Amino acid sequence: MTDRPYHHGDLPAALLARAEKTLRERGVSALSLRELARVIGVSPAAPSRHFKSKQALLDALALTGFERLAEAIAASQEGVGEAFADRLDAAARAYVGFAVANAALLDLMFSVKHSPQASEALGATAHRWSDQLLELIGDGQLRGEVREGPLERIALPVFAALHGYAGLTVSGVLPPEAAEHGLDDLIASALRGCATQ
Amino acid sequence: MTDRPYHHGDLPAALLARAEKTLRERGVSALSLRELARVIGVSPAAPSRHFKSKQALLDALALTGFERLAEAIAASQEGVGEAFADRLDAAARAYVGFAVANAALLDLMFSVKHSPQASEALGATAHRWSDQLLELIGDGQLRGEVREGPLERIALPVFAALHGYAGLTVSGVLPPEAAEHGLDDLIASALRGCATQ
DNA sequence: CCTACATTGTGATCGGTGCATACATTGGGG
DNA sequence: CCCCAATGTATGCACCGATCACAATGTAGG
Repeated sequence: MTDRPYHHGDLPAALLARAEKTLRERGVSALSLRELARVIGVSPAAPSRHFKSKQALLDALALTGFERLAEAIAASQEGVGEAFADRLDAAARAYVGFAVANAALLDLMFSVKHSPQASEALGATAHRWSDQLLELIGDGQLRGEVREGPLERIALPVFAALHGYAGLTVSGVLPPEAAEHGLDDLIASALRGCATQ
Repeated sequence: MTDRPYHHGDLPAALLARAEKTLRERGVSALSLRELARVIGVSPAAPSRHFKSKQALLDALALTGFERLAEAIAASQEGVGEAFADRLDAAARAYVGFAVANAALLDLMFSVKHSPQASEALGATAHRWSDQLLELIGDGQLRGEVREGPLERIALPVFAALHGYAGLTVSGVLPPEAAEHGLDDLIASALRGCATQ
């Protein structure tokens, strides 16, 4: 009937790509393995060969999210000044920008319900990226622009503020007028929060 | 067969109570209208008389969450000193405490997908509570312990940090050792962020 | 009192979903 | 070259949310 070959070629990648698309367009609740299979043109049971469960698919999706986020933050540091304020500013805008552009995905990435093993892989990738922030703080300390103290303890409040702001923006809690100065104020506040003295 | 009366008496309340229980114990994904009806001892279609859709039930649940959160924060201000630092400290711990104790509910409260009309009611209740934070900041300004400026613009970074820390804690991103000083550091950082000059 | 009516709960049904199992096809390594 | 592991198929199960017509109940007006 169909000229489609029996083997798809790269079903896992097709699943992830398609899933990311519908996730972006219609949210996680509208994501269905069956529909995915239908759209790709494969039997309803085929996806289970590559993702043991729907949650496994979501976990994999979250993983790609962390990777892309890490890339976005790394890219934000290209061609920006060495001053801590500039670097933090760039990273913050990269993070919030990613969050706004991938709202549903971000939800998934920081969702509570990951399978234990997936949490492990997620944790590793998440570290690969949070290390960027730690390094940024560390540089700031070396330049004498950031207060002394354990890296993680200085970075946590900064990261929490970023993460919270992203979450608030995405969930539409912030009134539109807040968007104007919101991020500027946040970055300024974070800078004061970890300034030396 | 059953001696249960035809009319339940207060099905909406029973639904909300039961839903909150399973939400807490097994997460939002395990919440099913049919199971709710089954457990309460009512027909599968009965809930639809009171909640037009599952999302409507979730919206109502989120609303009760905002109310309880407002109460928790208000209660935290009882019998605490007048110093801004003390008041903010109490409110912050109340917020994070609520978040940890009601992780899934908090997710729901700040979820993206609320029906437009529900968003309206949610927004109103959310304001009733964010006003508490604004008032707290305002008092701090009057006491000369908080920098000058528009209330909302000063409060936003503080609230973002709180919200982000709560989210990180709940989603298990924070390593256990971070929980020890994490909140203390966060509050201290927020205080520096909005301190006068 | 009693009757019309609105409210609330029932039962059945429909399309959809995730998952498991048994089977078919394929392609690459012994 | 052939066998086997990997991949996709077909089918079935249990469950879900939503909707409909219908039954039971409370209530307000005569």
